[in-house]
Amino acid sequence: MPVKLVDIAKHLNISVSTVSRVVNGKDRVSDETREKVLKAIKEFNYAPNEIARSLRSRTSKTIGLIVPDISNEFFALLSKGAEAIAKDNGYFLILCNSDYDEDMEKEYFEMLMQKQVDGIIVATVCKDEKYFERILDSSIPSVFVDNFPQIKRNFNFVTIDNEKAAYDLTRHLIDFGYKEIAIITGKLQETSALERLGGWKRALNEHGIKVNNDFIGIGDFKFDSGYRIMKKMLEQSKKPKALLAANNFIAYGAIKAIREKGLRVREDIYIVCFDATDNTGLISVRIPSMVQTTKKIGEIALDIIIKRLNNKEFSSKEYKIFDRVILEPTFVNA
Amino acid sequence: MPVKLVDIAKHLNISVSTVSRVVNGKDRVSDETREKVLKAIKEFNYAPNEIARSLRSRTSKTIGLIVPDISNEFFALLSKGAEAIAKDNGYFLILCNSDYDEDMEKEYFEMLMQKQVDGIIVATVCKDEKYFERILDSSIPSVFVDNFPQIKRNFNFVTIDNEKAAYDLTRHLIDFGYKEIAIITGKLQETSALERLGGWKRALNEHGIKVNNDFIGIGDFKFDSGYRIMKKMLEQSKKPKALLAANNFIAYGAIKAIREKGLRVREDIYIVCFDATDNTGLISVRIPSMVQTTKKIGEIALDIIIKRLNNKEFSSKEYKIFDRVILEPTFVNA
DNA sequence: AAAAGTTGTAAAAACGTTTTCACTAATAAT
DNA sequence: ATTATTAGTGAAAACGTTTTTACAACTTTT
Repeated sequence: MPVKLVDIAKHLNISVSTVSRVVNGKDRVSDETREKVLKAIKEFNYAPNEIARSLRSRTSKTIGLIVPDISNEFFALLSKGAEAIAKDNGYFLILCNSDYDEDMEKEYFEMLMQKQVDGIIVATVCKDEKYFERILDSSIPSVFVDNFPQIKRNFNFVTIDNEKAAYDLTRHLIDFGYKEIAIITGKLQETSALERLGGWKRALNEHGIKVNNDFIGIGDFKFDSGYRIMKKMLEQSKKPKALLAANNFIAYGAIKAIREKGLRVREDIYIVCFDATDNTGLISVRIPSMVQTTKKIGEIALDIIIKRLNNKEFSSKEYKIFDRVILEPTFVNA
Repeated sequence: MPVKLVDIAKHLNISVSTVSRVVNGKDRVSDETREKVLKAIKEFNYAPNEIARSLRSRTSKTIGLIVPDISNEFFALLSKGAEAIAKDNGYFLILCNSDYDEDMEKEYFEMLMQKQVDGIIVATVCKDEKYFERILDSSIPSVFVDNFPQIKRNFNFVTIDNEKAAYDLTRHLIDFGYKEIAIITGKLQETSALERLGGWKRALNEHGIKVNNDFIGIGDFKFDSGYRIMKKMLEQSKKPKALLAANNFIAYGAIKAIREKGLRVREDIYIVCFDATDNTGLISVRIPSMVQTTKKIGEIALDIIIKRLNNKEFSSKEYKIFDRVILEPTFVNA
């Protein structure tokens, strides 16, 4: 039903190629013809069929984004940043929600490949080396965000230095004189979880504090895991006096457990965490936090894809192609 | 580079059509041939090019979703719901963030059409009748969510009964004995904002309370507008004693203004609002709220599209095609 | 004035599928 | 034993573009 090149061509008694050339505006066409065509295009309300274009040009102008949970503000902001840059460059973003499910993530990857996306950004929850190889061996540029594959290979990757950030947060606690410092982190196949654990350990080690395995909780970055694990820790004979929560939800869950036990959050258990941003202005308890410039992560990830697609040098010295971009988190002690 | 039908065909010395038939599994092929082909497909790791499929079949298996702000939890949940149903039905979701910008929204619509999306869900911020006509006259199914076009025509639309919900919230205030009840709502071209204003007005009218124009604030659903307008209201000679905030952000902003003036939220100004969900568990101030089943809205919207695409009857009696789906919000008084 | 280059255009091939059409070979119905 | 059906397959057209190739008509260079 929609009008196509050949309709315009027939109407003007010229060839399809000429109309195409006018539409694309790069090849040479006489002024006279061009004007005729432009007029007809307007008159007929012609708009190119992007599917046909994609087939012919072998580029879909589409980027795939796989995140575990779009309703998590972290990933929502990441998506927002990515989407904005995508749009700026004439690309669309296909949103895929893996729901923290490894198989679903892999399935999405394959489907996106079939869909001929031009690039892919993935916040992986997987640990499958074969799968990572498939991504990296694919013909399209890929960027890992938040978590990265634990394999010995080059890949693009945007996050913060989680190890250092966790180290700094733990130092914060140690400097306050705490020694009984627990950590609740996410599944260790997620590097963000693993590295935060590493930073915590290093801080303890460097300050002569023995690592107590009872103070290590492995959750899943969700509220319930924070609640459940903290509750258990508070029932141990040896209870922590401070906690490094690997993200905001874990912290909130832990707070619930703490309060249920009749303890006070700052006074009895001092909590620090990642990514606690209060956009209600109503949270009274102070939780020092390392917050990531999440939107920026999405922007940079998409920027890297575009640059790789264009094979251009990065204009900015901030980060390099085929490299890891490590952003600085902000320490917020509100 | 990727292997295609013709590669398989050549390798087996059979025709492309036969291979295609095996891939699609609907046409008849001899068991012998089928097995040969399936084996080759596996061996060569063949996966169909969806772009080519789309061109030929004139269906892109893609749905466009335009929202004002994906980082707003409301739209994030809506997207999540839509995405889940899309995936279940073999569709992808293209995410578009209009940033509350009318022109950008329109532009996105046109781009999505060029992209040959099979359907579109839009949380519009526009008031342009021409634009709405364009959407409705397009060949693809569309569903409006959150806001709907103010035109006399049939269209699909999923939300809550905003007028009634606002009425009920206002009643809640009136029942408490409040008479000086202000409202801060969004831009009135957004029907959610307009209808909430309407419900507020009706409640006042029906209870013999005169509508005071100084108690009507038109913001934009963002924190700052709530803050700014409440601040102004509190500097009026006649100050409100209660507030209906048209969404959570407005409420939070208003609370900031209230507290800055040294007033207490419940005692001095009683606030009710829409969509205040506390997933931190840390918000101590109680704000009675009408919360929408946002994820459900996304699911239903996408479901309607799929049903319209399949031209099937709705299996559920819950809602009808070519109709408005009005969901019940939940009154939360936590 | 011949050779070389430029400009503008049309025709056709290509992108990777699906589907229609046509045909053969086998089977079923008369 | 003829005719009608059905099963299985291949060739070719189609989806709507872009791009390559070719060529005619001018311009410029020598």
